[in-house]
Amino acid sequence: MEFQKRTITCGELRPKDAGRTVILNGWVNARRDYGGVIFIDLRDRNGVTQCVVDSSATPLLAPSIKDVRNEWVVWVKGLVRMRENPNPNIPTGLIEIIAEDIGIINSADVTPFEIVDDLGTNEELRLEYRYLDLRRRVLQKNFEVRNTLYQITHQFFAEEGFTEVETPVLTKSTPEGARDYLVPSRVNKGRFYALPQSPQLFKQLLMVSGFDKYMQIVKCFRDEDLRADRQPEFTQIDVEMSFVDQEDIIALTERFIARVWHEVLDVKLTMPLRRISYEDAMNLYGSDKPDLRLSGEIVDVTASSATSGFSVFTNAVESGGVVKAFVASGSASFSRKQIDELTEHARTYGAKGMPWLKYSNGEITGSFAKAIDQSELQAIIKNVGAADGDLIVFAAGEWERSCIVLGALRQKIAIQNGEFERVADSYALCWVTEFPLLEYSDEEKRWVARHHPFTSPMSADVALLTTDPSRARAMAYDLVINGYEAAGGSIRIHKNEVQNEIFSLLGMSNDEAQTKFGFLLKALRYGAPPHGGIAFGFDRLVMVLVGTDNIRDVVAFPKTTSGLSLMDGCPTPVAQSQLDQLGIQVKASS
RNA sequence: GGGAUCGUAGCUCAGUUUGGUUAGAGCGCCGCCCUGUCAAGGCGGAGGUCGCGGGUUCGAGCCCCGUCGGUCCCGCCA
Repeated sequence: MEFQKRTITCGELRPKDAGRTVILNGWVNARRDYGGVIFIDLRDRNGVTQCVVDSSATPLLAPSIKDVRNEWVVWVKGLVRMRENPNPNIPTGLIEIIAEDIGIINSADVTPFEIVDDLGTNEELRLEYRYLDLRRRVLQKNFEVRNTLYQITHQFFAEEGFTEVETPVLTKSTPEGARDYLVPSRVNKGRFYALPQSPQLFKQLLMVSGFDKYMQIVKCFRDEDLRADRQPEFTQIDVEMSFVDQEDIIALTERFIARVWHEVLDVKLTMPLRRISYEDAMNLYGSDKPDLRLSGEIVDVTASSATSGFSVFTNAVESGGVVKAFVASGSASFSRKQIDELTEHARTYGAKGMPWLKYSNGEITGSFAKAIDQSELQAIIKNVGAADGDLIVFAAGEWERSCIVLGALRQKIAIQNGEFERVADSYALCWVTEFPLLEYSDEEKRWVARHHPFTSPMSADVALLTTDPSRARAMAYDLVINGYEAAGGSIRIHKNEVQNEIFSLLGMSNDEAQTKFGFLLKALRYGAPPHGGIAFGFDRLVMVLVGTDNIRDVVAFPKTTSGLSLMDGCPTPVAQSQLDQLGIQVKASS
């Protein structure tokens, strides 16, 4: 029997519709069979409507749907009427459809897991049957938010006078930055395209072209190891403007984010956002993307530790390092086991150990309490600003490493204290600015760009490039939301000479720079305007907006942490003939 | 590249500490009963290469080695 097209969806009917005859199309969400009466809950993405088969009214209908089970696709034609027993839990709960006719559109095998919101099933199975996983309301809601964000983004940037321009997906491989995904060229054997890590150079070239205000919602690809918030392909809102400085980009971003939060969450954010320098962020929170929802700041006790009598501290100070502490307010009640977990956590971040003290009932105990005098312990407690009932954890050694260790501990302590549950529906946004322009790579034995090699140094620090490059700061800024790097950008170098100077600082010869980035250097000689921009991590924005900590909840068809797609099984081997066409020979794996 | 953790019925898990009869439970599934439920209920039933391979042993879900896969993290992610 041909299916009867729906006249309304499964989420719309209300008491005012009583008396109407309607047709619904949808999936069987539940079947409750009482023999004489059968309830079928019919579901589509809009909601669930209860349909009733009453054998006294329609004696032939029940046998015709005898085999119908969950997830079968059916159409139901019938009269809308008020329910005898309303269900206050669903929007359509006051009405039901008394079925006059039902047709089976398609049967369904028993699904490998139930289509319910609070699913306990492991992700392996969910990813294999991703199309079933995506039937679940909790996931569908995420994609509705994602869609809303697409619309707001296009609207906002259009209103601000931006032009969306598409940039190539088959691009030139560049050595700086992340590993590239490569695409072999058939016509030019032995040569490769790279999928873009971002459209960085293209958007700069568009500025040279005079596009002035460019934006694009665009896929980017980075062949690096994955995390809970990282997929090999991800989406950015890519933005670039000419004749602007950092303040213009920050102001634009704040207008955009305020609008998104207002329209998606009905939350009014206070602008302008707090700004924290990279150095302060590291010193206070031990992270360049601090979660400002969490309590507590790191304190520096290097000066007072020099004479503490505790060799771990004094040695650190003598070798030019620092001693830092984090006071976990009210956490003196932590068990030995919890402290061991913290120590283990510190070790994974490169700490050799984790000195700690407890200040409880006027007494000071801890890992090195017996190693030094009581008076010195008292002095330490005073220096870190601890109160009775607090746990104090320490890190001593190289500055950045010590900061990172305590930042990690701050976060771990918050987890152990259940603090994340308390801050679940709140938002803490800030800018992190004044990043170092360069950092020294021990692996490559040279300076590498911390952001990317096209980032302009702060004008005050240009002189440092020749004297002390490590101290030169970049005109770069990251938007941090709840501990996620939600956006990052910079003012770019628009002068050929400066760009050449940076390349040479990065250990690149003139020839090398020409080979790799000659097209950019050439473009900068044809009247490049001052320009800068920002790129938002679209997936991460959606994550924060829907309140998930897993990027796979906001990407329709994600990869696993090893980069596999469990549904279609890619990546897969390819036919020898395909390889032959490309002139590629695959090495036997060792 | 490294660390942690998980893999037992369609699903979620127990059983592994201390190797020993026929590997259990809940949900789901199948059958029957039932006219007001909404995760319906009652009765009955089927369903397992304990991820895979090898080893130790009289005997392995359990011990050992390897391997595959999931998750989280460090490194990495300009």
